[in-house]
Amino acid sequence: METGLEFDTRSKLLKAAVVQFGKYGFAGTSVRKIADEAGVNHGSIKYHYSSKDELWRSAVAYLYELLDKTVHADEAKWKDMTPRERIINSATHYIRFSAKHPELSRIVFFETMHESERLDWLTENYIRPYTSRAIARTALAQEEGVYPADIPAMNMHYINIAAAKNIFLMAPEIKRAFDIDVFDDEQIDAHIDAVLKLLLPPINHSSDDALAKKKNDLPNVD
Amino acid sequence: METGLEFDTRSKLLKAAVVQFGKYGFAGTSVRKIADEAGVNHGSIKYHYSSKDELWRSAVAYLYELLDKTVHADEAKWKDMTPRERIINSATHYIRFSAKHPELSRIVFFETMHESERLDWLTENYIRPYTSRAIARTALAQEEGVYPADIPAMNMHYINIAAAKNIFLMAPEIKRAFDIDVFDDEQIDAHIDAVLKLLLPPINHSSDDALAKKKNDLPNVD
DNA sequence: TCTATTTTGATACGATCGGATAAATCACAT
DNA sequence: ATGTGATTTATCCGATCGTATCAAAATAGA
Repeated sequence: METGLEFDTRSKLLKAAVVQFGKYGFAGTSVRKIADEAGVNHGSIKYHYSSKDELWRSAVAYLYELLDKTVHADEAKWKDMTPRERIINSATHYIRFSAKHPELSRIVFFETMHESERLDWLTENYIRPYTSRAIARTALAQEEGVYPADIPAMNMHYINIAAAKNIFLMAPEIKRAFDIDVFDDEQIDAHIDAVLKLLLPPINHSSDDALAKKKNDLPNVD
Repeated sequence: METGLEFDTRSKLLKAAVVQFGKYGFAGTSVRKIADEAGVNHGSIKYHYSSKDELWRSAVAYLYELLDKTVHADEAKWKDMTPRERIINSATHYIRFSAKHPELSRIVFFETMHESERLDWLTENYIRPYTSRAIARTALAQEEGVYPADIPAMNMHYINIAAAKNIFLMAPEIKRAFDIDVFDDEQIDAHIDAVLKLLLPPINHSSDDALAKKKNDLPNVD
């Protein structure tokens, strides 16, 4: 898998940091382990990134850039879509990203559990702006009749993103308890299908065929 | 708030462990910090619990017992309920528990992110049996027409629990970004309402009043 | 009140942590 | 080929980690 992070020491460190922070969180990850996984001397971290904190911030920034590019991949086509199609498009992109890079949600989760300067930074630079826009879009979709209107937009939003990514966050548990790999392509597709069916009420003026037809145009993130 | 854990050193340690492990996970929590929060000497942990690992397991067991008691509080009345009422009843109990003791979900999340002996123990003793039963109940509810039937029960289940508890897991983030305390009673009620509206399709043979009426009988966990 | 047992407190240990330092090595222009 | 700045490596430091030890203190039963 090409990620553009295989070349120099700095990139190898960033890649290893994403993996380690995504598995063990900030406190559970040691810079020595990151350096080992990257195959470099641990002193290099101090050189390329001034501290463990800076490396963590760089990993978060890298993942958020990926998320941004992924979710907005079809932005140019949005103007030709109905509101419902836009929701389906971005939800599908979001779920595929959650499957491909569960590290971002995991890193955010680790920090969201308690107060810290990292959570300050995370909230100010990413969570607040991203979530504000997402909730605004949710509210708009409610006005447009895509989502149910009798639910607070904030609850709707947090239910949506939880439904989308939870199964990938808990992948090790599901693998262990039921021997199911939720990262398999069929599983990802099944999950996209399940989320859309559950959270998007059926279109009232036409049959299910309309939704089924749209689904063939769903984006693929690779 | 009475929890029955305020009395002796052992109980104070367990209570502090629940809080600390719930905030910082196993790796992020030091036994010295737990002892400080409990107001006892950190050597006492070795005496009452043989190790940090044992203390963690005790905290998990304590929380799962609480969950079990909470979710099955109305079990005796289940035989007089319709399938839909049973789902509403247990979902409501589950959401109230998630709001009252977010530590359990958080501790499980911390461990679910990576492989470990603690995850082995957790899966074998709690996650697998609990989740198996929950998925079986979900499948049954699908057969009974309470949940949509065209979604795999596993996806349905993980979407359900994610929708129910995610907002409480991310409470610090929501507080920080939007100054909303999701643990307020109104917020909890609003969230229960939102989850039930979103994930339980409307009853086809009657109006919404039937659902609204049932809601007055919803259980309260205190 | 004496004694046996339980519980707590003070301290020490080896390991590992993040970070700092300086020497060694490398890439590359002149 | 040589010098120079960029990068890597090898160590070291103080702090903190989990845990072990053992005496002091508290407690309970006779």
